[in-house]
Amino acid sequence: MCYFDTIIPLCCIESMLQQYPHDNRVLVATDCIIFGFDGEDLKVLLIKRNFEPEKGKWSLMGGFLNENEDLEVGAKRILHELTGLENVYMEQLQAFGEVKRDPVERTVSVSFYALINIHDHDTELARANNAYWVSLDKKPSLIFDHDRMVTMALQRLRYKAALHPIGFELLPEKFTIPQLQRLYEAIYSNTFDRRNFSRKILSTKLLLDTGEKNEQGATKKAILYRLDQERYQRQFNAFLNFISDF
Amino acid sequence: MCYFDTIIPLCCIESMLQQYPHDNRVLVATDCIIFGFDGEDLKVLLIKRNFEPEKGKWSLMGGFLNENEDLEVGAKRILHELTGLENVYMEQLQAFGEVKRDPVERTVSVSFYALINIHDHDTELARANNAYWVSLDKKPSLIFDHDRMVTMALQRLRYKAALHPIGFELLPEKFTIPQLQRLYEAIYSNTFDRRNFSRKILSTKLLLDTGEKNEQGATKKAILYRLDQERYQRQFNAFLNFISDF
DNA sequence: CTTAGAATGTGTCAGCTTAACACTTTAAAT
DNA sequence: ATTTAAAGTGTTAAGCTGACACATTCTAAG
Repeated sequence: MCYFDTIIPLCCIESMLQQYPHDNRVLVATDCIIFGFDGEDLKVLLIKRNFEPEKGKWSLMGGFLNENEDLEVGAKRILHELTGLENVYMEQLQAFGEVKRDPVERTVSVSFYALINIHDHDTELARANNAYWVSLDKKPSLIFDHDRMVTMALQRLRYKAALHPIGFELLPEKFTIPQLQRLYEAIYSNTFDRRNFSRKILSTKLLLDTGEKNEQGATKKAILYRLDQERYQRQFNAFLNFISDF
Repeated sequence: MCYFDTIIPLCCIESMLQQYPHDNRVLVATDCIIFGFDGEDLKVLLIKRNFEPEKGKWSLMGGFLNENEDLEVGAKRILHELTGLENVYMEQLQAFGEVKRDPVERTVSVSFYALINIHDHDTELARANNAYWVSLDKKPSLIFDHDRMVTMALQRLRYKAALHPIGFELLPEKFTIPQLQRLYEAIYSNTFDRRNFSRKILSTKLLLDTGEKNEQGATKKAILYRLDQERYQRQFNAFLNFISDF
């Protein structure tokens, strides 16, 4: 049977052509809000742009989505290009699609935030991309709607970290409770009572005493803990609530 | 000065042409997860498709994004087309962008969930679009990744409603505490103690006694309350925590 | 070598919130 | 009038939170 002998409804032709009749196709990009913690401040990895558009200004790390590339895959590719890291905690924030958000051409950006151990990333790659760790409270203003992305990512991180134990993603494998507290204080821009914090954390049974002690510091050495991975998986959906003081 | 007298760098030409050199442009669509509450169950508004692709199957209401249309605007347009409603509580869920999620052509869908008063919507429009309210626990399977969208929207609603007073968006202007409780029980697929629930809700001071009583029911009439709009705005970020029993 | 200072680990307790449960009130149906 | 079912209000023990005290460990200064 020959197709050309019969009348073919329009929709079938479309289907054969693998195309919808709608013609408003736009670029899709990914921007990554990469969080790190240096023991003092919560930081984001920002790019001092040495390329157009908006050369010379600060922005998030981003890039266009390739053909045959899932959103998550694209975001992880871009994260890998900048940090050399894989298997990182990453979650979609949301899509940003204002018509005029990118002055060059309409681009819908799907933003992801990532939590990494700041000491694990490839400093060569960062240097090559002109990337710098910047404390959230000293953050310069960024191009396009990237400021809003960072603000919303922090808000999302606050929600998430209040209910799920994702803070650990920002720490080295072995860490002390005071370190963990400084992290939470950085995330929530708040201070917590040292004793209550310790009690709350230990009550989750998520920490295992490694038997070792922190070597840094000129005072009493703190106990180094590590995550109980099994419990971590099991209890992921039942953690604490740090929003209370908030 | 004439532009054609000078050598123009490529990037400037691109800028003048308002185009990036990247060429992977894709369709962007919006799908809406529309929640409603009929006093018994939490429901979603679903389309029995009488059009291609996947004609005859169930799906969410969706549509392509137009030129010069913001994501939110597109989503509200689509919601309006189906329900006739404006000024509805709506929030972006996230973007869904798997390469093969739409078999016809690659399409990135940005999903939004909306909370509406089920009795406010235009039933003519719904009928015209072949739309039906379906209880979440009797939901048929949907096309593409729409099942996952509904699942994630419910999850997001649970998070949000635990911390913010958005449940009221699903109720009529005047409502009783038992109605509100049935709503929360539907959202969390859980039961709560009547007396504790009442106390908890009233302690927020978010409800105002209208002086009226519910006319339905063959037993004691419940007090009709309405939202204290001013307090609602003010306290939006400090509500309750219903996750505890969860 | 001793001691001051600073950070860590552990303990206490009052006040509040939560969870579980009992009783009273209201209105329709018999 | 009585029954029945749902709504409103009250009580109490247990647990958690927030505020605070004390003891321990380490370095560095005297």
